[in-house]
Amino acid sequence: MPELPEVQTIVDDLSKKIMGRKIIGVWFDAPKIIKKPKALELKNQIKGLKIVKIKRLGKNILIYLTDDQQPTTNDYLLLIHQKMTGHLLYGKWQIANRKVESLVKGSLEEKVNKYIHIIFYLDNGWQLALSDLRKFAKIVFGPEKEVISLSGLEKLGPDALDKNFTLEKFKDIAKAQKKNIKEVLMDQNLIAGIGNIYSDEILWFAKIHPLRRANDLNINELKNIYEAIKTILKKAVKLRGTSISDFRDTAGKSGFYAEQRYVYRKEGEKCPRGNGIIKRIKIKSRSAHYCPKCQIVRI
DNA sequence: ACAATATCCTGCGAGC
DNA sequence: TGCTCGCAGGATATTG
Repeated sequence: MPELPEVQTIVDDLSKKIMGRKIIGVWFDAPKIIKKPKALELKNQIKGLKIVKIKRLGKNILIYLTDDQQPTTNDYLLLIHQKMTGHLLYGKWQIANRKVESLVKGSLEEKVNKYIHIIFYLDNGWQLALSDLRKFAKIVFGPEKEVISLSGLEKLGPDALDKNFTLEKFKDIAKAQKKNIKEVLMDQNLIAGIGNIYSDEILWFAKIHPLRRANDLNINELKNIYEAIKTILKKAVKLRGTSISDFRDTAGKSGFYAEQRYVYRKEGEKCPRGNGIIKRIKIKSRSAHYCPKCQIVRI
């Protein structure tokens, strides 16, 4: 499940690989992934547009496009959210007997090919593909403002690695929430970019129990969490993300954070600080991992 | 107003 | 061994 570091890895890759390229065609076999407009309309409307900017907002990938022929029109925006199992891949494929076959030997695991559902054909002969086992991924395309309002981007909280997300801002957010800190960290409309993996890692690093109520945390604890957010996320970006589930970069390669992770999916293993045994509990129907010795509940 | 629950989808692990 | 069944999981919609 791609979170901020994984999405950042994709955006960095794409910036190097597809910036300035024109989209010359689209293939798809799972129209439901395209939420707006209809898949066929997107196919017609996006053809000929040039990629001019690529950025990340929370877990969303934003690809800005312009029409060289009509420079007066507003910018277009292609929003991609990978959700659980979405992969954005840069490569070359062909469709044969309704199957997607890779044309670049050894570049990708064969098994990824059968989950490719959308391909954007670029003017340099390469392709940008979206593969998604569970088909939860989301694509929205249109004039920039339309896409922003349609996809609820303006409702997002501050991006976890944005400079505007200050300690003061984090304190304000936490103090206004009576739900537990794990849920607060994962709520995209409060803070954007953190999901299940990194919320566990952050709270372990800050020595805070995931079930602590956000508005019960004292200034010092909030400061520790805030610093853990920045530290952990920056480290994970540097390591190109976590591939413990199935994240891959645009070349199909794994990230390296998983080897250095502290608690996520380590139930029963020894805490890296050497005291407790990592425990797994359910919080809002998803698994939370923590060390009962380092992360004590205090009420 | 807010919180709990259902929804989407498919591979995988548990259980028999 | 081979089959069925139920579950995970991010964000959104729907229900309580």
